[in-house]
Amino acid sequence: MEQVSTACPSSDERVALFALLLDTNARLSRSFALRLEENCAMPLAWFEVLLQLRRAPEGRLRMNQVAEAIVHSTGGTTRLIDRLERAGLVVRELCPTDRRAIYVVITPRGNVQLDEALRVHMDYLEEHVSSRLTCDERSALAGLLSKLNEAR
Amino acid sequence: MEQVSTACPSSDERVALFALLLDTNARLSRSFALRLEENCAMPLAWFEVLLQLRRAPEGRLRMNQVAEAIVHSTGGTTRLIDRLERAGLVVRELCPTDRRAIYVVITPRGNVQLDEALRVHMDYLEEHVSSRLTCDERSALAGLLSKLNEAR
DNA sequence: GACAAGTAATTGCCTATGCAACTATACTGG
DNA sequence: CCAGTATAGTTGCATAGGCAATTACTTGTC
Repeated sequence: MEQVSTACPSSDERVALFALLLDTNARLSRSFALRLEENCAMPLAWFEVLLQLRRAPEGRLRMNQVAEAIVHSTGGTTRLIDRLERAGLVVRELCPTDRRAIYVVITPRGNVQLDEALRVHMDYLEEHVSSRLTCDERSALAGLLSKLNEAR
Repeated sequence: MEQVSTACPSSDERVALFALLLDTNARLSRSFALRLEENCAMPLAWFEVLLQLRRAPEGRLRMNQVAEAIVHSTGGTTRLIDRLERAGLVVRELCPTDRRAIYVVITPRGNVQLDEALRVHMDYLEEHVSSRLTCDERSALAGLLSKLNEAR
C-alpha cells in the first residue's frame, strides 16, 4: 500500500507540470533565440529589452524597471544595456527629478532592428505556436499562465 | 486604416503569449532556484538532472540524453555532470556495448539529496502553484504546454 | 538642516554555459 | 577489410549573468 517514501513525489502531477513549464520554455526560447541570432544577429535578451521598451507607456523605462521586466539582476541589466547602447539600439538618459535614476530609451536604429526582429518573431510564432494551438487554446493558455504568474 | 507598419505586431496576441511564457518561467524558476539554494544548497540545474535520472526507465541516462532532457549543449552537460560527480550525487559508468557512450547514474547520496530537494519542491509548488490554479486548471495547463511543446 | 535609512545604478569577482574544434569510437558501402 | 562518414563525449575559449560591495543620491525624522 505504501509508496517508496513521501509518496514518491517525482511523479506528482505538479512536479511534472513544473518540469513541463521549464522544458517548454527552454525549447521554445532556445529555438527562437537561434533563429533570431541567425536572421537578425540579435541575442534574445536584446529583443526582450527592446520589446519591453516599446510596450512601455512612455517608450522608456528606468534601469530597475528593465531589470524587473526581463527578470534579470540589476547588475546584469547594467551590462546588458551597456551592450545595447554600444550597438546604438538604446541610449541612457538622465532623469531630471531623481539624479540616481537613468532612463533607457530606444533609438531610431533600435526601432528599425526591433521591427525586423518582430517580423522574424511573427514567422516563428506562425510556425511554432499558431500551428499547434488554436486561437481559443492560446487565450486559455495566456489566462492560465497569467494566473500562475500572479504576484502574491 | 493602415497600422504603423506590419500591423504593429508588438501588441499581437501571440507575441504577448510568448513573452508571458518567458516571464512566467523566469519568475518561477528564479524564485524556486533561490529557495532550493537556500534550503538544500542545490543549484536548479542539479535538481533537473537528478529528477530526470529518477524519471528515466533504467534510472540512468547517457550524456546526450541528459543534455536533451534538460535542454543544454553537450559541452555544458559535460561540465554540469562533472560538478555533480564531484559532489558525489552521480557517477559516470561505461557502456559495455558502445565505448563512446557514458551512462550517468544517480548515487545513494544523490537519491537522498533529491528526496530532500523534492520536499522543498513540493512546499514550493503548494505555495506557488496549488494556491493559484485548481486541479482542473493545472491539467488544462499541462495539456496546452504539451501541445505547444510538441516536436514537429 | 543634519543624520540615518533607503534606493538606483555600477563594478569586481566568480561561475555556468554555449560554440566550435578535437578525439575516440561506431557504422556503412565498396 | 578499408575509407569515409556519423556519432558520443570532452576541451579551449569567450561571454553572459548573478551576488555582494560600492557610490551617489534621496527621503524621513528629529
